[in-house]
Amino acid sequence: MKEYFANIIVDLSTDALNKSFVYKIPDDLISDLKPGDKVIFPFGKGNKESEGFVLEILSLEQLKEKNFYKNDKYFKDSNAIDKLKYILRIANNKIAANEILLKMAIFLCKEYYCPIQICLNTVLPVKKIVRKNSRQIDAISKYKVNDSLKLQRDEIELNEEQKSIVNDIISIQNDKLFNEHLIYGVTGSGKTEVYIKIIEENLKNNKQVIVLIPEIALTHQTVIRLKEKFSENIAIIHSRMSEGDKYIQYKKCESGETKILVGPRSAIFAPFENLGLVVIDEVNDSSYKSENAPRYNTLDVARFRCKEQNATLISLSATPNIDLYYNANNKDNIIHFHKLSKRANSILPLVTLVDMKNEIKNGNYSIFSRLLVDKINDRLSKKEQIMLYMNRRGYNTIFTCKECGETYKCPHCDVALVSHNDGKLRCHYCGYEINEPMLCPNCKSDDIEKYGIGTEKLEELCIELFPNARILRMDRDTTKEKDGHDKIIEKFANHEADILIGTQMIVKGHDFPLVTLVAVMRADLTLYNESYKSSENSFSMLTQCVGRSGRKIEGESIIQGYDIDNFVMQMIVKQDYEEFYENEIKYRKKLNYPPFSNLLIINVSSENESYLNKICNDLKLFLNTKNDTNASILGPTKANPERIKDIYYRKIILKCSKIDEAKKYRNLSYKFVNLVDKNKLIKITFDIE
DNA sequence: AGCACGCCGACT
DNA sequence: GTCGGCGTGCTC
Repeated sequence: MKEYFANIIVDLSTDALNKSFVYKIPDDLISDLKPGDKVIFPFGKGNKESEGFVLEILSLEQLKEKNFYKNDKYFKDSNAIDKLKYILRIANNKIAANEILLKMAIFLCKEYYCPIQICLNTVLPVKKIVRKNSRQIDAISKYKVNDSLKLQRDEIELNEEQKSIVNDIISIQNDKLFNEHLIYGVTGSGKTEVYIKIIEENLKNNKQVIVLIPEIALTHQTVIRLKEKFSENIAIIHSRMSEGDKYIQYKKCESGETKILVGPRSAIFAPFENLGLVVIDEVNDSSYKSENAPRYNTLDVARFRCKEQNATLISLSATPNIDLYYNANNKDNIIHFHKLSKRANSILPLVTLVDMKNEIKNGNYSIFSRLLVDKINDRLSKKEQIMLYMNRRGYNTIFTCKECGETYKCPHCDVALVSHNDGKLRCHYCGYEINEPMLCPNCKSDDIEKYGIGTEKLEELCIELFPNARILRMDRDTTKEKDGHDKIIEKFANHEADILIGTQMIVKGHDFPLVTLVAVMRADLTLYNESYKSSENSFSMLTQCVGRSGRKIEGESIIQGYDIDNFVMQMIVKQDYEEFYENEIKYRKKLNYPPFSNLLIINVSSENESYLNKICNDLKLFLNTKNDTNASILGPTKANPERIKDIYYRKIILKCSKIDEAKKYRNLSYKFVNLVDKNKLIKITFDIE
């Protein structure tokens, strides 16, 4: 019988094992074994039974053609092949990667320069096979469809704009293999109805569908909408589910029983053999970018997968990423561009900017402008609902001693401590807390100035100003308990409160029909950070806030700030993404930022600040000597904040004209730092944009 | 990750 | 002369 060999990745994440190992396949396994399978084999001196993934299965001839066979010193020994060990068995309690998942793992590995073990584990968000428990119920069954709402929605017909987009996409889908679309539509323009129609079309052709959403918090409303249309034919997977629940959902997808999977970014790794469509809702949302290795971008992974499986890719947003919008409009229909310009059920809310400097000039030192107070009272009297968005949680956000000028900072992080209702000062990065001191810890003065308003103080002020209003607050502090998030949302949705105060988490996608006034208390706090994408991010953030108002009845928004002449603010008033885009793209072009260049962002960190500075400077000098493509090298600069949990962060940024250049400098940087940093005190990660 | 090998100090 | 510390390096 002909001998076969398996190239195996050991499932242990250490630098030293970031390579493959060759094993012999016993005769009785040859017919069953396939690439992606998890196997058990003797490993190391003690022949310890270890687990790993089969990368490829090779005949003797194929093995001898491999680069590793030619280069690895193990195979220099003429008896090497005889000395290979045998695989013991296939791991039968672990989930194997199928062909497409294996391809995606290899894509992640190459594209994001990440060890293959980690990539293999990333494409298998569900790993263990869990014994079927009779008491276990399908996680999807807790999402209850309201029949009268379903009937109401069934009766609504798509408008002409929606219909024409649906028809366009379906016709392109019919005569092309891989095809990609961007649907740009103002908030409330009925993007969901459009993709539901296209999903319906895919199900008719017996194709499977992945619907990606930014946050677990949005699962509920998305699943309900899909369930109204497609009854039980849906699965969900997200990180807060138990292993057993995840396994049930995974199995439903794998067997083909379910055709639609809804989930956050990891749902792009659904085990669908017959994928027809991937939908990425709110594509500009930052949660689609992974912050751990592999630091992948979901849109890029989805594009790779759809090309491999000849599927359709649809991204949707009211504020698309600038580079995506540019590519969809300038690269000859590689990405088909569609626009929804009309709000389906109502008109866009009116937006008013309020200059808080002007309020101070007129003797109003409150965080509420006079206009906002009037508007809130008006809405309260009409029994409508109000949302107040504040970017910071806590009570007072800054403590300064008037005597010595000391600001209370976290001893472990480069950020100010924030006071809370319970008399504690807390660090919002590491959780450090102390009792609020009566005297300055530096000079013992009692003349301490407290300022900076967070959601807790805002709530207190709100109670004083509107004593008859029922007020809810939603931030990380009020949603700690399990389902805390859902409880507050449900209360507000049931009109058990008039005013909802909260941080980011109140604005993402929620649909409250009775909200007719949304206020951004301090829009300028959202505005500036050091990234070239800061305008894009704040424009999209503010658009989402404004879009919460007037979902059914006419609504309005008030945006308060100290810097209302800023271009982003002006465009928010006009609610004109396209004009914002035109301005932003000019700025990107002028300063050679993406989409006109490829940025390599090198993140370097260490506990030892002076050593970190030295390594960063050395790395920059090294890159200067290797810079044969005239890339501009910026930095090293301090990250913001520059220290978290006693670890210091620095960045070096390279502007490259080609993506391959960026990858080349990335690989060189990695090797350089690994060589120089013998004691492993440095951590280095990369992003390519 | 484990395990063995190996080169130095404290002990029977 | 030997037991054991954990630094270094390898595992098909």
